[in-house]
Amino acid sequence: MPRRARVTLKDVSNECGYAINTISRAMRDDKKLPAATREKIRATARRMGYIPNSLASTLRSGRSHIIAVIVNDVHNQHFCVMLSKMDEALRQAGYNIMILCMQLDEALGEQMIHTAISQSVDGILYFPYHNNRTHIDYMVKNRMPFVLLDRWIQGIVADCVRCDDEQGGYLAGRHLIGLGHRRFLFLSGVLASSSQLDRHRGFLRALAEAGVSADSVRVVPWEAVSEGMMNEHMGPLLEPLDYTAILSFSDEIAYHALNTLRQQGRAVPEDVSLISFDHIRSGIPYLPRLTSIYAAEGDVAQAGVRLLLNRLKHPDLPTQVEILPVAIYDEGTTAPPA
Amino acid sequence: MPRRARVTLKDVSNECGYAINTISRAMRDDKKLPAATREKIRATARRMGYIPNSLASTLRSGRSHIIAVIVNDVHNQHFCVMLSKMDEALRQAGYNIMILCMQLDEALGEQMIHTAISQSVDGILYFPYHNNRTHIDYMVKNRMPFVLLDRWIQGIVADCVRCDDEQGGYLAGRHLIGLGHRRFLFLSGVLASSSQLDRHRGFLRALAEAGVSADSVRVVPWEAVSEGMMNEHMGPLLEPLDYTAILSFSDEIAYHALNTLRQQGRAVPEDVSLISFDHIRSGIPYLPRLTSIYAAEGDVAQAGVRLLLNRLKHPDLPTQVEILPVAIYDEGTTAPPA
DNA sequence: ACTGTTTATGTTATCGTTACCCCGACTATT
DNA sequence: AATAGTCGGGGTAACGATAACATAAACAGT
Repeated sequence: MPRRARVTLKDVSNECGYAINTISRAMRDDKKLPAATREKIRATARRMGYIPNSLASTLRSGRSHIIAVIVNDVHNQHFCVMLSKMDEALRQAGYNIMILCMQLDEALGEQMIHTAISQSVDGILYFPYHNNRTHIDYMVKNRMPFVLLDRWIQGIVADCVRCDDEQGGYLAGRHLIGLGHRRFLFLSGVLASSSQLDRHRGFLRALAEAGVSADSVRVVPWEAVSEGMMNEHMGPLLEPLDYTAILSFSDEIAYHALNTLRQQGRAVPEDVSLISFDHIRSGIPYLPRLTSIYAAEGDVAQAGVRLLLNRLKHPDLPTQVEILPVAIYDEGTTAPPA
Repeated sequence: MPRRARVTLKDVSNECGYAINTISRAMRDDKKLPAATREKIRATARRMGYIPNSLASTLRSGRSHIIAVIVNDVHNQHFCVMLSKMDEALRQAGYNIMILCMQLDEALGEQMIHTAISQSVDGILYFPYHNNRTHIDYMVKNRMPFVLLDRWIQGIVADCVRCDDEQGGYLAGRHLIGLGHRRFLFLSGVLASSSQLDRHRGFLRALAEAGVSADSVRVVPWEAVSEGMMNEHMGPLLEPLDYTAILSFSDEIAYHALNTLRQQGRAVPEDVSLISFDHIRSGIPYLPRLTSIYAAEGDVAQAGVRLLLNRLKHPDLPTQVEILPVAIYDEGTTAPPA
């Protein structure tokens, strides 16, 4: 058991007689070195248990081959799926992924960007949670390539991949209208986020097309929804019973509502229809599937990686924005009103 | 908008007239510098938007203040809870966390350790998934401090935190025996993992105490369980009906079983009792709670961090092993046999 | 006035790697 | 035979920070 510290290029150099420089090139598989020399050096390095020091490499070359993903909630199925896909896509392109989680705390968001820059990551995949320009400005100021995911930020022109939330809201609206519903309850998501606003707007567009006024939608604000979910106590939110269909911002919210409805003895979809967004598949088959709008997380993740890599290659490209289509998946939680 | 690259100590030095060294010490809040100078320098640095380069710092000082967590499945609720707790505990101690996911792929496991070393992390929190000495040896050979979590590896003497799986199995067994059950079905977890073996052993110990032989337990091997879960097709595994209670290795498996039982028209706990391990709380209230053995993830995570930090401070400490107590939580999925 | 100690800062040498430029020995061309 | 162009590889100086030592000034004590 050797007591020495980590093996370095210098050690390998001493061992096999080539200059450090040459060892380095062999490790990087530089084609200008003859294959025989390369293989000989690599064999020696392997035998000695050499592990390259990424930090030194990054410091010198200016490239870390690491992409940071800044996300606020790893618990969420939606993000887990995306993380997997991103990891896969990035690994294929020769990058490693670094997951930074900001735990719903606004101050920590800037902290995470700070960390990412400090670690010299090559780029950032950013899920904006707060509708906050500061974080974005911080990345711009530090010339850090980044792509916004899932949401856009008002007044910011930046590379962005998201799904067509407005169209999603529209599809949900048209679906319910088509079934004959005329009075709705909308359980809001995070306030002032673009997804929340767009979905709402699209929903109202579908209603307007059918001549149904915006007054027919009772909106439960996010604060109330959030508190209700925390305390498993959504009952009051679902009163009064002046609606026949519920539109929920996300499947997670919808499951809470579903539970409450069950406790109240109201059947879905017989007594009330329920439609939401995400179409998560939890892997737990006990959960009933929900009729909801599918956001194609995998595609969003993949497109995000593609745009970021593209940006890295061509820093002066004009702004890239990609909006992915959505579709409705009917799993039987909606029906014509009683 | 300055076109220049990142601000360095040198830039701050030029700006305010002190030597680079002095700037560095001001940034590290070295008390040997007069408070006035420190504050002046820090103000300038702040104004210039200076962000320290962790890589350079780590390269020179040999300390990264980063702990890697190597885990195989971020989707899993069990790990998500632990990750949160670890992040919190480490952040408090001045460390950052780096999450490395090995995606159930054995080869990638060594790759992840490689990456961690290459990034000069200060230590590793390792969830051994495969019963594989190689990975451990790799860390030892590279003198990387680490703590094993959740499981121990046969023949390895190393710092380790886990819950008392044997006792957990015993509690489950005693509970079912106490209700009057005598014939059991055991849905296995990953084969040859210490948790699987210990739980099984503990269960059999409870049976033996009551004079019930090991033959009364029909064991469904992990391969079959896993395949059944993939295809949502566990029906055949639960036949023939020669048992009155099911012991499941994890809640996740238990939910799959629960779903299958529901489809088969068998009621829990009236027709069959169900008990498992983990006691996950998914945050989705629609899911029924399961009677299961609680592993106190938060405590395991916290103890893991504590042991690792301790090891970093005292490299020559004897091996530390911590086994946390378990308890049974009755949520009503067990009852006396019909 | 001399020495010793403290205070406040500057100098130098790395950490491990890669970028850039260089050189000697061949081979190929004029 | 002289010139130019490969091939195979070496030498040196960074990247941005910190450790370890050095120094200049100020002050105290005898």
